[in-house]
Amino acid sequence: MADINVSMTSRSGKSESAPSPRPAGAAEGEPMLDLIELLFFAYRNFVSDPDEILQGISFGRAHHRVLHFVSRHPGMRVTDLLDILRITKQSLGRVLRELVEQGFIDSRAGASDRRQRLLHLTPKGETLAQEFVAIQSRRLRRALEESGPDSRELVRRFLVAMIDPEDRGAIEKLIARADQTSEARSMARVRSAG
Amino acid sequence: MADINVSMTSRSGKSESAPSPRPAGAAEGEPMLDLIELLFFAYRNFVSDPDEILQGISFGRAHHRVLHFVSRHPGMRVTDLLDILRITKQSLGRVLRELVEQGFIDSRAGASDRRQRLLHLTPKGETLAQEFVAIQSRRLRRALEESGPDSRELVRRFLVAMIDPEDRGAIEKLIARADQTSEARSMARVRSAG
DNA sequence: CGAAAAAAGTCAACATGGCTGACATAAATG
DNA sequence: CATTTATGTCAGCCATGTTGACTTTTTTCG
Repeated sequence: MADINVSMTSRSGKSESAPSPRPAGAAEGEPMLDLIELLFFAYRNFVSDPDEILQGISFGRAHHRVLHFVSRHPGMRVTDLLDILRITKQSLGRVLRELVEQGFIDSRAGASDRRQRLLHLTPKGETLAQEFVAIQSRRLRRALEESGPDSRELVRRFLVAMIDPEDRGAIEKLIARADQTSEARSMARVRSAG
Repeated sequence: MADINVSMTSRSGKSESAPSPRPAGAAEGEPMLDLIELLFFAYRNFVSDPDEILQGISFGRAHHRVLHFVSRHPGMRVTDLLDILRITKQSLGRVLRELVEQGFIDSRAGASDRRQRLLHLTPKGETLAQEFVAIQSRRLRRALEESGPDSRELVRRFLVAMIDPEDRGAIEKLIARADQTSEARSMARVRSAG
């Protein structure tokens, strides 16, 4: 971001030696201006990592999100995905169709309930999903290393606390369940390989 | 997010008591799956706060971003804004025109360089910008409180470290400069009030 | 001075990914 | 059997990003 030159016409460089570090927005509580902006820039960079990969295969962020959550929850239903992503069936339908057509996802009728379409990644889809996780994990690992040894747990708690309280339970369960199934999968790999 | 019911058809509830907490993605380094997802959900909630306000006045996120940065850098040029937002002149042009037309921003030719349009918020614009800051700051303050006493500095460092190294300098300067000018403004208020 | 560059704006066309509303079909459920 | 659920689809709209081409005004520099 080529050093911005905000011209301070009238308000000339009056460097009055800064008495209080932050004048504060009165009764409202301290304004978190720096964090608001850092979060904006950090998140932009965070999503730009997958964006570069996506460009090469003319997919967009919507495809990334779908691929990611299907990867994490193999066999999930379309409804589950809608619930996580909070978009409409029609919006999801578009990207899901493309992902299926191009062989990243396959969608099979449920065994017990044949109305359901259970979503799984193909090997091709799994490879791509893992690329996304790898590149974003790299950025996160680097950031945590630069933030000190115990930062991971604190950052995790901070992020959870940024989520609406009424959603936290469901989201933490969602993550825990995904971790469980991926563990089950690697156990299966161990069993079949060993 | 009404508790998602990921059906685990084949892979039945084999709760094998989880030996290692995270099986890890081999040579790639530990995958940060939980943080990737938490960041997604946290950021979505974070931007949903202003979204609600924006809906009432039929503006979008693009308007919010413009308003915010003009608020923080009064007198900035259009070019500066383009550089921060990293969008095209045409995209910016649309929302900027609406913001000016509806009396949130005013745009005056520069005194020294009359090609420039220096952007300032009107009182109406400043009120709205402060609403956005207030609501997002509230969420951040709450999250930091829940994360322990020293979390603010650590979170700040983490967010900086999440930004591409080559951009960090410019962004930190940008934030510092904005803090300076807002301080200068509150000094001015003190002088004129006292 | 005059040419080139910079700052801003504009027109037209297009892509992505949200949205609403209206339906259709198959399958499960009571 | 009537209803509900899960999924999908058509058509159209909106917000916000993109490219490319071009204009006007003003500054800068050889």
